[in-house]
Order: sequence, then C-alpha cells, then structure tokens
Amino acid sequence: RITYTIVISGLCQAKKADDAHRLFKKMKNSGCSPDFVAYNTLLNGFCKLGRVDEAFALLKSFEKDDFKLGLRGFTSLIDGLFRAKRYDEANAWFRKTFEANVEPDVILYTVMIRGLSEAGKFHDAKKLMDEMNQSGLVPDTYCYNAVIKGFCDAGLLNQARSLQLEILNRDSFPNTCTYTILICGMCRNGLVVEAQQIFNDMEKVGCFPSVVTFNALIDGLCKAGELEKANLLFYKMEIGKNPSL
RNA sequence: GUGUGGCAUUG
Repeated sequence: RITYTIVISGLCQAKKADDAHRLFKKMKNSGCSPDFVAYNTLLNGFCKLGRVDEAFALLKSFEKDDFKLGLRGFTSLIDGLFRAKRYDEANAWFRKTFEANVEPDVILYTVMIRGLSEAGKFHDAKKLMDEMNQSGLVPDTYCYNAVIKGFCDAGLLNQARSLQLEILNRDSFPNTCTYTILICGMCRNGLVVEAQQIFNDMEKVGCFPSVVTFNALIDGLCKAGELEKANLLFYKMEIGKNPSL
C-alpha cells in the first residue's frame, strides 16, 4: 500500500493527477484500501493544479469510506481554491477548519497569507499574521517570504526590507527566494539600484543567486534601459555555470 | 524505522 502511495505521490508531483487517479483506482481494485495518507496525496494532486471541483468530488467519495479531512487536507483544498482564484470559498474553508476543531499551523497560515495577498487583500493577510503570532506559532522562512511578497506587491518596500531583517531575530534565515522576492519588488517599483545592492549583499551572507534571481535582476535592468549591466550579469551567469572557467 | 500540505523571475 505504501508503495502505491509513493508512486501516486510521484505522479502528482509530476502534475499527472489523472494518472495518479487511475493508479489509485487500480490500488483499490487490487484489494489495497487507501489510508488517509493516500487520500491526502490524491486530493493534493488535484488541488495544486487548481482542479478543486474534482478534488471535492473525490473528497465526497472518500468520506463515504470514513475519511475525515485533517489539517493537511484542509490546507490542500484551501491552497487549491486560491489557485483557482475562488477567494470566498477559500475563506469559508478556512473557517470550516476551526469548526472541525482543526488548529491551523504555520503552513496553513502561509497559504492563507499568500492567497489573500495575491487577491490584493493585504490587510486581511496582515490580520492573519497577527492572529498567527498571537496563537504562539513561529513563522518560518516560507511564511516570511509570503508576507514580504505581499508587502512588495503592495509597494511597501521599506516594510518588506525591515521584515527581511526581522527574520534574523527569529532564528530563521532569509533564503534565495527571499532575496529574489525583494529584488523583484525593487525592480518593479523602479528601484533598480537598490535591487543590485541586494543582489550583491546576498552573496556576502552565503546566499547564492539562482537562475530565477538572475532572471529577475536581468529583467529589471532591461526594463530600466540598463542594457550593458544586464549583459554583464548575463555573462556572469554563464561563468557561474562553468566552474572550470 | 519508509509514503501526504505552503515560497521567488520572464514567458
């Protein structure tokens, strides 16, 4: 049974939810009854593609087999609803989480914060962050990144930066994504110089730019008309790929 | 003792 679940999980990660579903059926037909891990895995496979209606249909059938939605399942569904831009339903399901006596954790809060920020409901996102802190949960880097991105998208760059510094006080570390988010935010708000500075700073802290980071800054430089600098960066990127040089 | 949930760029 575990072997089935592992393969189902792999198919889901490869975004092959339909194949995963087929294998799931095969698993049942072969006399293996899925457990809650298998159920969660398949639900998440559909949710992360934004195919929430299919996920709900599955959930209904699972519940006939006595499956009870737990924290991870709620998280998947809510994440899926946000991906499908069904914001009201996402909020409703967040409330349902409490009604089911399931305590949200940092991951669920992060999903909510990211979703609300993307919907432009930045104030609601901030409220949730406070709520999370009050309930004693300690935000991790993923969570900070979601909030920082929210600040950036709202054009509140100073607050984004001060939050970046706050991470360190909390015994977490900004990672490559954190810096990419900031670089992108600076560029989009016309602060390309700042973006370059952040780019230079990150290496000093032992955080190395990824392809995504390079792309973000190169794109920003191009859009700001700094083509020479963009070219130089492109060149650096190529060198980085060939340590033998 | 193994399997399930959340981050970044352009397109």
